[in-house]
Amino acid sequence: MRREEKRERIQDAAVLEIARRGYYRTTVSNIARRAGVADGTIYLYFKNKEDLLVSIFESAMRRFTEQARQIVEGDVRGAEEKLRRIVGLHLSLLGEDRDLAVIFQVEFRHTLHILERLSRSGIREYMALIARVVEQGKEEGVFRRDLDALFAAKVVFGILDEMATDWVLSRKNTRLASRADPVSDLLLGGLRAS
Amino acid sequence: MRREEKRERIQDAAVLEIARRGYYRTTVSNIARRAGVADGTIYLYFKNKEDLLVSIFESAMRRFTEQARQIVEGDVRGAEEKLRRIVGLHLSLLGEDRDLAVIFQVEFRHTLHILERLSRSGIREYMALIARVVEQGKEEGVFRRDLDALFAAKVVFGILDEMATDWVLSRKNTRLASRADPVSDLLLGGLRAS
DNA sequence: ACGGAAACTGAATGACTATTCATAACGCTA
DNA sequence: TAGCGTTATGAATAGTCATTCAGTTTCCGT
Repeated sequence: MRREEKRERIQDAAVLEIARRGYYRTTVSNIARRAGVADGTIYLYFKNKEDLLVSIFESAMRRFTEQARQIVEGDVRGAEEKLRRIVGLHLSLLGEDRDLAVIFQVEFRHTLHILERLSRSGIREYMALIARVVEQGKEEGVFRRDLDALFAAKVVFGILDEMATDWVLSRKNTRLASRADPVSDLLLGGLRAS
Repeated sequence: MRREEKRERIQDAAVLEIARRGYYRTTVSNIARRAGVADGTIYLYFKNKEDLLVSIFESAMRRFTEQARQIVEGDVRGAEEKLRRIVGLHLSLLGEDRDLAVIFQVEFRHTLHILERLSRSGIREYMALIARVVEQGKEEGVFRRDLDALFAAKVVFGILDEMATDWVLSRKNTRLASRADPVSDLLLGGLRAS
């Protein structure tokens, strides 16, 4: 309804401003102006500035996790294909919205304090989803049995994260999603010549 | 000399304070007090606060790169062993100094602006060193020929980076370096069962 | 022991901004 | 359309801190 809409307008404005100036250089007034509301209005929708940042993370993370869950629990073929889909999803979602990507890859990592808050909420769940795919792969016999699933999930995440950061920093016009296949191939096959 | 020593004292104090409070919550006074100098003295050694942060990065990165270069250019066996050594080095250096690790994994990523400044300086060189090992591996025939060396280097870096961040966030008393072998194994062999 | 240069000090300055709140506008119901 | 809760406004508040610089101390060559 109306209320939820305005909340989103403010979040969208914040994404835009923060992606351009960075969190600390973005004032609440900047965000308010961009959203077309008064400074005080922000505080009717969010407890404070940090809360607004965290809410952006949570909204985005919800979309991420929802779609990842569909892949994991959906009736797609085997674990290898599922993993490929997740890699594709991750890179597509970030690649489609550079501003959001900037916030994810840079602005969310401001402080140990914020990072801890975030990692306790959304990321853990996302990580667990990836780990389930790895687990499934082990059971199917397509992945190595000696893998620790959560460890492998962190590796997957780490690669995706670096690809995203690298893309955000390179001003070139490449599509982030185009790295999905190379990433999956390397991840599945490793560096060694066969 | 005297001058260089005091400069380092200030840097060390900054690492300590920033790791605990975060960059924006650390005041120049905090750093000065910890270093045992007056606020104004900081400005005799660094242009400003951001410059101090960047100088910490550069000093640390120089140590990193120097040691990595020794591995790459040294007379160690093949590419696979070199890669293992680099993985071990990266995780050891960060694992030995949690404060520095916090700064590397979190505080350096404040703004696109700072991150860009950093990635243009030290990281590119480090990345290139890893890429050289991959290239060497391809020539030796132990790594897949279809690899793009720089791409592979980014993947390696991404995994190491995630391991470090994860370790910084987990308050547990594990040793970061203990993940070196699992990382190398996964990196070299991939997820697939053979 | 002297004098000038170099290094250091820390209080004062000048900005900047998150958050609050008294006041105003809105929108719905009867 | 009068009345009343809800929502919005934006100027004022209350801090916070990086940075400067006039004055002091230390150092060192003679």
